[in-house]
Amino acid sequence: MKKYNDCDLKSCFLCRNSLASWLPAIEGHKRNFIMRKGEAIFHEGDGVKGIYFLYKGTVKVHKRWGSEKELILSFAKPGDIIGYRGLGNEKVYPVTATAIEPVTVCFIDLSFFETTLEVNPRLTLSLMKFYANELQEAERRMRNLAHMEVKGRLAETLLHLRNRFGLAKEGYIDILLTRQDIASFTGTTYETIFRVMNEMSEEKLIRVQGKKIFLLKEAKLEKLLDVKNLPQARKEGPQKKK
Amino acid sequence: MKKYNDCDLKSCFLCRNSLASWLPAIEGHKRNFIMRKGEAIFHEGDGVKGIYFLYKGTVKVHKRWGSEKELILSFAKPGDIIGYRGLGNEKVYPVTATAIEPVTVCFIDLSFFETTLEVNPRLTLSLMKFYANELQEAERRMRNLAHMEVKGRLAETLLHLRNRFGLAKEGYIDILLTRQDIASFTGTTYETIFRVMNEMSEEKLIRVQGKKIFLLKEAKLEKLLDVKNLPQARKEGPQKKK
DNA sequence: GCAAAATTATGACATACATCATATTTTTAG
DNA sequence: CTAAAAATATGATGTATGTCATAATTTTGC
Repeated sequence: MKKYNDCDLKSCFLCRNSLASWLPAIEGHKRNFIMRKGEAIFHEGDGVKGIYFLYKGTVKVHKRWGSEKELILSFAKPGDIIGYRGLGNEKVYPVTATAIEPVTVCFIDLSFFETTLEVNPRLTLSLMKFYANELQEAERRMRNLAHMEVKGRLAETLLHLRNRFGLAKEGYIDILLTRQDIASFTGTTYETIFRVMNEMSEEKLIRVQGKKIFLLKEAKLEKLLDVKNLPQARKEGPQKKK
Repeated sequence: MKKYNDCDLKSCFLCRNSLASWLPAIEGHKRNFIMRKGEAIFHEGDGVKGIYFLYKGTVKVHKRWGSEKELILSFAKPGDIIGYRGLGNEKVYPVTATAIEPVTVCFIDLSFFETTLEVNPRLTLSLMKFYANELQEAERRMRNLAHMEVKGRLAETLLHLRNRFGLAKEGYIDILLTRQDIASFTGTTYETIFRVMNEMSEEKLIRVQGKKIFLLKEAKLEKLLDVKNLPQARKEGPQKKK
């Protein structure tokens, strides 16, 4: 972890939501670091020392079960806050944050961050609403994991990534992930993602060129999120279940 | 929804975390209601009018996909806040809250609640930490849905319910749920829960008497949460994966 | 620039779980 | 108290997806 200093005090979640008069205090406390691809910013189980803001690069936030099974909870991009999942009662990170390309992060130690919250009630409220949104999203994904099949979840993953990372000039989703990472984010295995992506390619819903993914028929992808698609509607009778 | 008034201004999340001097204001704004078993306090998709506190009874908070598939996110008991999932950016409930036994709830309208947050920074902070904990829990359950099999998830469900609702004098978990609700909370179907509960009964891990569930071997149930249990450990070699 | 490591590709096979059907028992409402 | 509705019980059957094995290709580190 090498020190580096180039945060602009403008783009991160913290600076965007703090009083202008507080920015100098942040300036005085922040510490910037750069990390290489594959390095972890913190690990699941580590004590929480502070909070991070991503300045450059991409980070995956993930959680393990045993040594093999992994679930990726989110991909962070510049400006995003990282480590907020550790701010609950138990001051231990429930997730690992790993750089998936070279990153620059800004670190704020916990006690200064807590002071910042006290001084900026608006920040606390913003953060509260931010959590509320995250919770909503997490619980929607929970429902999808419980009830949707992989194809629908993959469609959701692709649309989500496209919304969050936009399109590169060439037209592909502007984040390059391994199939394994796509699988871990979707909550399935590499092999299944491989097969379902092939299926979508054959149906011309997407086009895949190495790690570049193009969405060809977004409307059809969105339909995959709907309740199916019933193999055959069976219960035709007028018995309405309330 | 019949009006009824017997909240004590002491036990709910709001009263516990507000300044004593603010309680009279709450007193003046709260409205209590009673509802029958099966009635919904609000529905997924409804606009958020305010927030509720459960005074008496039990409520399930759930989310649907289509008309059949349901996932229960939590069971609320007296003192719990309900409806906080609707406080994100979009003012629409992402869940339904349904009484599973007769309940008394206390309603606080949104604008007064927002004022309360402004006046009680400590409440805002408490609520923020509360969300942080909820998010952590939701994401742990997400991982479990993605990677654990039903038996492990059911073990977790039972231990969770026992921690949250305690034991009745007779020794059973002090909440009486239908198998369908247990299934919806665990993220599976009635039939599967039925079978896995039988299996656990045969193994003497639990004892079931109608809706009363006794945990006989908690240590063994906890072990079911660990990474398996590998059918056979295969890769014996010293190849360590980093 | 090359060896090692990671990623992608793909078929064969196993299985946990959902689905469907139907009967019985329990609970609820009028 | 009784009819209707809900919950429980249980077998038969299908399938989506995980697991395993192995090879080819791409990327990475020195």
